[in-house]
Amino acid sequence: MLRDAGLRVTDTRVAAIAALHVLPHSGVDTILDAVGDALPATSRQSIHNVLTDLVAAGLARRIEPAGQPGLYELRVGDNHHHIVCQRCGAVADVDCVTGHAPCLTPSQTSGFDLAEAEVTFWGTCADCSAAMAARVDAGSPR
Amino acid sequence: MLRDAGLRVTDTRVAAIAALHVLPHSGVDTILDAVGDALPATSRQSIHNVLTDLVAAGLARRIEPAGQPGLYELRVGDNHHHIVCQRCGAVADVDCVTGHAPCLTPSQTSGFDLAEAEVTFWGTCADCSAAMAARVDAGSPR
DNA sequence: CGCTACCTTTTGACAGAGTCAAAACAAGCC
DNA sequence: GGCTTGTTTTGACTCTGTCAAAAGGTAGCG
Repeated sequence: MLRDAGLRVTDTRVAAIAALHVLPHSGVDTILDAVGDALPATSRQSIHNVLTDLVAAGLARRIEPAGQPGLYELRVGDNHHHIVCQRCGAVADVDCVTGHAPCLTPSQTSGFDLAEAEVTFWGTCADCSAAMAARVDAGSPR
Repeated sequence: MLRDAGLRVTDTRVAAIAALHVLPHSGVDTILDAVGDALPATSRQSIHNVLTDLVAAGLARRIEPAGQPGLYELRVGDNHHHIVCQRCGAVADVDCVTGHAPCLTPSQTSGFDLAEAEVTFWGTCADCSAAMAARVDAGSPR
């Protein structure tokens, strides 16, 4: 898979891909922790390098919800979208209705040459909804 | 306008709003420069405070396209979207087709309580398209 | 008009995330 | 096995934004 993309097969890259497979929508630090279990000498910079290379090779995708560090995922090429929890930052995938980019066309483009539409849904995840409901039940709302 | 929102009317705030009116989709530094023309003693932190207050009061909105610092605009309440140039970062408004949030509904919510859909279009602005075309014409593509 | 209370602005230190560059190292080819 | 070139490490640095406390100004009241 790495070889097909013209990248050398190294421990760091294999470990990073494995980590991303188990933990999609992870940031650099999360991947670093996961990779560190097997390769404790790995530096944060290496993770940055690996992830940047994967994105450049089209093997990974980087998303950057407002107010959060960059997150990476291996699911590429299907132009899907994301729903992000406004409270805890949890991210889940949302399938694209049309399946190909751009899945949406703006009413006017202001002279822009359109490439892609990125949709981010914002809401509250199940855990946070439950936590908020519990607080209201306990008598200390807001 | 500030008074209506329960905020005190100060030079800094008036100048910041005026700057935002002339330069929509501006970041903190751009506003600071503009405000600095009339009020040279203004600090970057003050601009942060003012803009944060405006957003909290519902007078401004903050957007944060991936890879760019936060940008602010006065156009609020109509749930419109943005198209961003992938090359130079220029931002233009795009009217929302439905006019109210969420303008889109995901096919599945993964247990999330949906609040809003944010759409960002990515493309190339007219200036950058022209610049790229000119470079191709000159014989040095990419 | 002047005083007081509270909201704003300033100042300065700090944290998070990411970039840049050069040296040390290892994968893949001959 | 040795060489070439791509990777990883190390460490300094930039950019953006946050936190906290002191100084300053606005607005309401007498």
